[in-house]
Amino acid sequence: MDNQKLAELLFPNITSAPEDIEARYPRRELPEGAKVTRIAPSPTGFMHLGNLYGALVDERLAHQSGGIFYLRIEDTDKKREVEGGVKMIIDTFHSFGLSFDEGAALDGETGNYGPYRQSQRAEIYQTYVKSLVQRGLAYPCFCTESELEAAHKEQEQKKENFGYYGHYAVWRDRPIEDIEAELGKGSPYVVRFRSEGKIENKIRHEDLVKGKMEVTENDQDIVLLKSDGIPTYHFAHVVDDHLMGTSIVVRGEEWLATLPVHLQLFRAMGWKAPKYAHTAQLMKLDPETGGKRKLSKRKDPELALSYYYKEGYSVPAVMEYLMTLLNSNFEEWRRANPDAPMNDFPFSTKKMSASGALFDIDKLNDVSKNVISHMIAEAVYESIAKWSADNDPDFHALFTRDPEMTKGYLAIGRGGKKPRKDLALWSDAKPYMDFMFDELFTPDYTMPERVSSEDAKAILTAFKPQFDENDTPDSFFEKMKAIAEQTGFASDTKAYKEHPEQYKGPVGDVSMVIRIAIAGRQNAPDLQSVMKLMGNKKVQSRLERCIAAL
RNA sequence: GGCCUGGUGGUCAAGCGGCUAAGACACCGCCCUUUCACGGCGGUAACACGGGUUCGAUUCCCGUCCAGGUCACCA
Repeated sequence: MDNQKLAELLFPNITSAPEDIEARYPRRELPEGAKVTRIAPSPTGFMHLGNLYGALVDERLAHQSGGIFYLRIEDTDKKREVEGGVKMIIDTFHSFGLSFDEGAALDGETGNYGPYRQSQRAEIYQTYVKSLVQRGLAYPCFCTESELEAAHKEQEQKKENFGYYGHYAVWRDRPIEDIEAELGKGSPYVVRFRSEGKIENKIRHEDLVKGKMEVTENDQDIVLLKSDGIPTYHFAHVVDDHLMGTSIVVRGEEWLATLPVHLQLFRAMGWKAPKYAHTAQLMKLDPETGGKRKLSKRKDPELALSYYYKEGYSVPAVMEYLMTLLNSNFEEWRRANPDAPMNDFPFSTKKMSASGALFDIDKLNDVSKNVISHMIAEAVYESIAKWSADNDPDFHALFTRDPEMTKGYLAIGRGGKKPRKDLALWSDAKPYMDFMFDELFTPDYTMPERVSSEDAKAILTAFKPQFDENDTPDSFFEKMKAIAEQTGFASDTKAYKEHPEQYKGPVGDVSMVIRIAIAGRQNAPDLQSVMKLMGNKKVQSRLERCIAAL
């Protein structure tokens, strides 16, 4: 009928045709099997764990196959956009070690499939919508918010499905005169898709994560173009991922419900739909109810990516943890390949859970301890220095005052087959080594039960002149045994266990007294190593201080 | 309410017609050990429920229940 006329009426300024646009987006020349993936966040100023979770899937899929991983900005909702949002997105992914091959960048963008900001693609979307109008597959709708609300209420009352369909689609078949009249008045309008779908029909779909499934056809005349001429997510997704050659769309399972709309749109446009991987929602255990629930922005600080840096989690720890959530066989692989880079792991969507992923901070901490235990002291030093500079300036000053000493301390028990695992967070460094700094040294001179003050004093006084920076842990312990003999303790722990009544205690009590004097507490890494780092002068003064306090 | 997805120990999870139903975290115990950390050994603990199909169901089908998602001019 007058589709042609209607199209001109709605889009007088659009002179390009779909073919012109297609010509600007040639097919990608990529090796066989290479995947093209993308992340498409909105610049709302809030980056959450789910963003990173999905991005890791995208990145692995692309780079593991020699494909392309790009960044597109979904800035179609001006109300939610914040200033600096794009920079924040780019900075955040960069800080987690994820790099884009093309897409939006700090200054403009890179790649031949742009623009990569949806707000700059209005003409493209409108060209396609215009052609849809010409084909009778789209039409303007002048319904006001309150009219739509009224329809919703009516549907609620009659227990009908919600939405714009059937006789509720009041502008679907209006005569062109009505449309011209509204246009003449300057009434705002949206452009809707004319759906031919029926809810009785099912569509088969094979999802990369969920596997085979059946969904119901969409019968809603969904909005293609909002009244400001900017497309909705649904339409932008279809147009962009077609033009930009995305081969796999990774997104949260909350999108599953609108999948029929997307499939329908791809078909109407005559395009091949990409493959989809709908990832399970990130959940957590609610400490109040004990049940599972979605991570919430308001209640759960750990949802925000900024949380991890502030708390002192290392980047590789967070990434490794996400990978353990993502692929059930990752942990097994990691145990077999403790030192291999994470990216050597053969990631597969087949191993992704369809049932959900529960965020477990204990598990994260465990992964983190393992990751840090495999790092060399130098790297740990650098990381803590950087973190503390931003988050704990006072500690940073002490930590970096004598780098050799600090690194020496971090090196204790590091590097062997059974490395110490004391640190899960960079912020653990302070309680782990605070006693090394006089400024933070707040000793608790409570002695073990078996050791009296007199004994403690005798042990310390005996040890004081014998201390030698150059002792080894073994030769130091020989001295402990000798002192044990002198003071009535057993130099041999087995002997003590056999005849506890003959001794005041085992040799361990003797070295514990020294440890308490030096570290001001009952646990610390290897004592002789610690004392060697402190140096004779400091050791002597600590011994004196403790003797005086007893 | 409609539509969709999921339901294996406290948690993450292998297994997908026949097994004493892996493994990891957490927890408990023991061992190692001059403390701690590490490491070693062991332990508690699970197939949501009810019907089918089958010689046999955790695995397949149906129903129930439970959980989550979604039904915007937000993504």
